[in-house]
Amino acid sequence: MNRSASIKDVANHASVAVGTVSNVLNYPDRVSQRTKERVLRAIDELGFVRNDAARQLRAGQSRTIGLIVLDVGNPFFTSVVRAAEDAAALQGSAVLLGDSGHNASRESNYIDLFQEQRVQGLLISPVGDITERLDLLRERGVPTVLVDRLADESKYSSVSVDDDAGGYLAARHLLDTGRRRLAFVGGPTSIRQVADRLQGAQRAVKEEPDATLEVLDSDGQTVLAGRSVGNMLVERGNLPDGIFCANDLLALGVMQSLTMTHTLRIPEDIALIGYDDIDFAVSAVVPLSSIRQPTEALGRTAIELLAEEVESENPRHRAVVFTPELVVRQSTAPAKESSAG
Amino acid sequence: MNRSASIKDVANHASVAVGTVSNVLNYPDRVSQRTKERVLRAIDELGFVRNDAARQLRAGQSRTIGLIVLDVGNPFFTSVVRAAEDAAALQGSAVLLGDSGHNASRESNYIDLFQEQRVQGLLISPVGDITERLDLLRERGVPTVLVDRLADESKYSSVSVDDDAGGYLAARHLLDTGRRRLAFVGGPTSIRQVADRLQGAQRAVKEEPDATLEVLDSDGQTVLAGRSVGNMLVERGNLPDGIFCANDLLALGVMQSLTMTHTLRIPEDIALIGYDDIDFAVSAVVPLSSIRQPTEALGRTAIELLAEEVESENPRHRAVVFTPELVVRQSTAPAKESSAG
DNA sequence: TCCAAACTTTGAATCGTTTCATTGTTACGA
DNA sequence: TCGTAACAATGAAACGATTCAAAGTTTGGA
Repeated sequence: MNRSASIKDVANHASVAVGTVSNVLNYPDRVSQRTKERVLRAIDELGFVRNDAARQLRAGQSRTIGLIVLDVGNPFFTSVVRAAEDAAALQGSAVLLGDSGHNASRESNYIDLFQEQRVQGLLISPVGDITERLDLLRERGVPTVLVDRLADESKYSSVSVDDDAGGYLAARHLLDTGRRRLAFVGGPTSIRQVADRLQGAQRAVKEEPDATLEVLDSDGQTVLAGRSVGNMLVERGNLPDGIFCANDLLALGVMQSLTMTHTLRIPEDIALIGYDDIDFAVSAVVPLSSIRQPTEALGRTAIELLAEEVESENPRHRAVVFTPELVVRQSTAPAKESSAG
Repeated sequence: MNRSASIKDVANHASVAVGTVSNVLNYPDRVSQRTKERVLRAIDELGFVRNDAARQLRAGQSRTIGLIVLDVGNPFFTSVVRAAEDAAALQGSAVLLGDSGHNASRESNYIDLFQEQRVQGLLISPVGDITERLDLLRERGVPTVLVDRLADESKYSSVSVDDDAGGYLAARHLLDTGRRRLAFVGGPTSIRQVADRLQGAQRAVKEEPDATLEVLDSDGQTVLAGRSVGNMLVERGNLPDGIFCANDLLALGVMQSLTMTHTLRIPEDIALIGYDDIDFAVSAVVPLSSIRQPTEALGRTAIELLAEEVESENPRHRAVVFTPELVVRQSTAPAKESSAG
């Protein structure tokens, strides 16, 4: 009930030296079969569990990686976290997870905590610009990899997703399925992700001389915001024949307002595509086409890049940019036999 | 770049004894103003950060609490986690989060890890029945509080939500708004939560002599499962006038199939209520009434119960059961003027 | 000026592991 | 039987923070 057994207790109980117990745990080959068995029995009988603090203290480093995300509730990050945990487990490390909730002071607290824990390194999806803080961290021997943010390769490694490419993919798909009067629905373009997706879409539209792209500003990135944009469109008339929304929530909102008219059909009259491929996309009234971000690859690669930084004294930083993937569902099925599938 | 500064380095740099540096950090009142300033300057200049491993080793315990949930992606748990983190922060502890993903071996790995870390205690939403494991843990000085599971109070403390009461609330609300031919849609009743919610609903229905409750089995707890139950109902005819779904996803699926008929109206023809009050409930085509679980209270109370266990040598365990809360939205607005609001 | 009390500072001992130079043991060929 | 190589086991030292008894310093009253 009180103090748990130490390696010394095990050594006494098995009548061997402490070094031997340590060897059984860390280098079983160095120990004779007979001794090993005796020690293992003692471990079992005493319920001995390694004290990680002592181990770390001696080793000077932990087997732990800090990961700070903006919002664990966001499926994007949830998936990244899971992949990172699995990848870390493969190399014998554990992930300490921190949720900053877009809050700079929570973020800072987690950095402090992780630094006290002497994590091997840090993966972070930063709230704002914290390069000075990260520079300091690196000086103190805590390498960092940026997640979901493109970093200056001369200073940091990073993993991110090419939102411009994603926007291009989405718009190109609408064009390929025969749509020409496109609309982009997205929150404030001050958000980089939104701006990049729009830019990619514009690039695609420019490739078709007869295609147009209308930009509709939404008030946020929610279902409700999407619905009000949709309602506005329905009232206004002069509808586009293809709509690309900056995320799936917006798209689901637009879908609600369009289907509520009971006259507009998706995808026959209007095609609709979102972004993120959230769980709900597949189970929408009309299953929603979307752009899927390679979250597993992000998490895995972040861990790998960090491992490179940890291992080499003077690592070359790498900014790995992933290309997202088009997921076609019913909401963008071709409108007419004449166009491509 | 290499080894970070230790308390000894700080002591040398400030020309004081290590004990003094420690006092500056832990008992500032014991140190004279002059010395304190000198030490703090040295700390700053060297970029000293406490080594938590050494601290823990000496203290014999960490300032850390382990929390293992079944699925961090699930909004229910996400919210519990956040509340637990905040409550832990208030008492100066940090939460180590583990996601078992309903997987017993991942769960076991996390327990091992947390035990090596010498966490103060463990909050766990267990995959199966792991009371033997938990008994062992307690023997080794790691108290445990069960989360989202009712525990035998003689053995463990626990925090959970009364699903029977939630089911009662939902059905009672349908009855109060004038519905009499009710249906319950829920996955396999082998799931305790589902069974309890159904039981509560039945209890409410028994209170009204002229009310009936039909039980419709769903194939899982997803939007698609809800949709197929809904479709079945529409084809079959003889519709209920109030439907209670075991969770919001099912309810959204049912809503989809009903609204697709373009003839059935919610709530006029059929009222619909779900369970969990997920983010999507409010932004459904018809905003969905639901039962909200007090997740913040769960997380906070779990931490508090754990603190009790940690502090007292022989604590009295407590099983705290919370009552969920009815959230009324448009999907259950009263059908006729004659009935109550 | 002296003394006692109050306040500061000191530094060795401790926590539980891992490391590694040293010592002890065994096996085997000469 | 002896010498040596290979193999096992030993246990002191180290990691970095905290604790606490002891030593040192200051203060103020007599």
